[in-house]
Amino acid sequence: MRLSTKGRYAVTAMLDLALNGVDGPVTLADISENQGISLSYLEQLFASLRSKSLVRGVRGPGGGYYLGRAADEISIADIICAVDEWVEFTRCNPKATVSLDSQRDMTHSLWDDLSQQIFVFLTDITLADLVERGHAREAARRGGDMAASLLGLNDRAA
Amino acid sequence: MRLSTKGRYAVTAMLDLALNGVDGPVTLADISENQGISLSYLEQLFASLRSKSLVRGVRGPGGGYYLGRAADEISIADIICAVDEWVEFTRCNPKATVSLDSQRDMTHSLWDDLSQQIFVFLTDITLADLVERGHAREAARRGGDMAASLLGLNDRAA
DNA sequence: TCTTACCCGAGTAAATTACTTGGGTAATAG
DNA sequence: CTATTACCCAAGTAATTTACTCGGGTAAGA
Repeated sequence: MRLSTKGRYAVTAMLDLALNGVDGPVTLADISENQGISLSYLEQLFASLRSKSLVRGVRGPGGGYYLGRAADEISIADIICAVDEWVEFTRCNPKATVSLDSQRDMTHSLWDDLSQQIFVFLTDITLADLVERGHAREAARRGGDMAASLLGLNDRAA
Repeated sequence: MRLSTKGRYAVTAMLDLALNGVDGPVTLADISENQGISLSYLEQLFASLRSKSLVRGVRGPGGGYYLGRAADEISIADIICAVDEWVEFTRCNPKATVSLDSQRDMTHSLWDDLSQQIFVFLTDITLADLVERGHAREAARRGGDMAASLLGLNDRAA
């Protein structure tokens, strides 16, 4: 599992589509200006997203991008995987014979376990979850109920 | 939140200390050979870890590194933060007046929420957890009970 | 006092990130 | 029909980060 600014750009851009895609497609130019990233770089990111059919492009004037499927059918892991490709971890020392000091390269398998846990965690969170949570936070701010906002942070763990 | 190979190196190295630190300190030379990373690069990583007192160095022959505190007192987030510094996200477009199209840069705050969730998740997982889980998996393999191994993947979420 | 293995900093190749340039092509508006 | 829009695409490049090399130290044990 890998998580960089590239993944962050992708997730925030997808959030943009989820939020603003209800009334017509969202142009990359808009996102570019909004997020402060270059248009061409966005195009490259969206090429990856499109190849995984996470977004759908509409050409011509009035065109732009839609989400490829419903916001509750797109997980954060989907997005991260599309742009920040998954680096597998099998860089074991070949000279370390498996039977002898296998306690040494056990660290690799423990990392893989952790990596899997993070992946499962991010698979469970969808774009719709984040949007909904944000709305809840907004509502809480308007309603003055700050507790809901704080609890909302990790209510998924429950 | 950021998660790169640098963080992976740090976590696996720390796991090495947790596993092999029971009988004397672990030398960087050992870890270097084990993980296939250069000694000097490890020294740099450990400089970061030491500054956060996550590890404790012992000089001279027979020296090496111990964990800075008990394995169940060191979270994965601690380690990641020490080496992969936390990039804050406040890259908002200054021209976007807060009141007008605040729905646009709302994506930033939604990302911050997600980032926080990941952070909390990684704060909850300690080195001891991973080691214990690994032991459980080992025991399961020896005992032939594969179900425990599979369930062990995300039993934390329960 | 010699070796060990931690400590430290500057310099550098390699990889990745983010961007630029310079083209296209489908679709709509006039 | 044709001009504009905005997606599509590929090659090249500056900037940043990663991972390493080199060349020194310093505390502690044999």
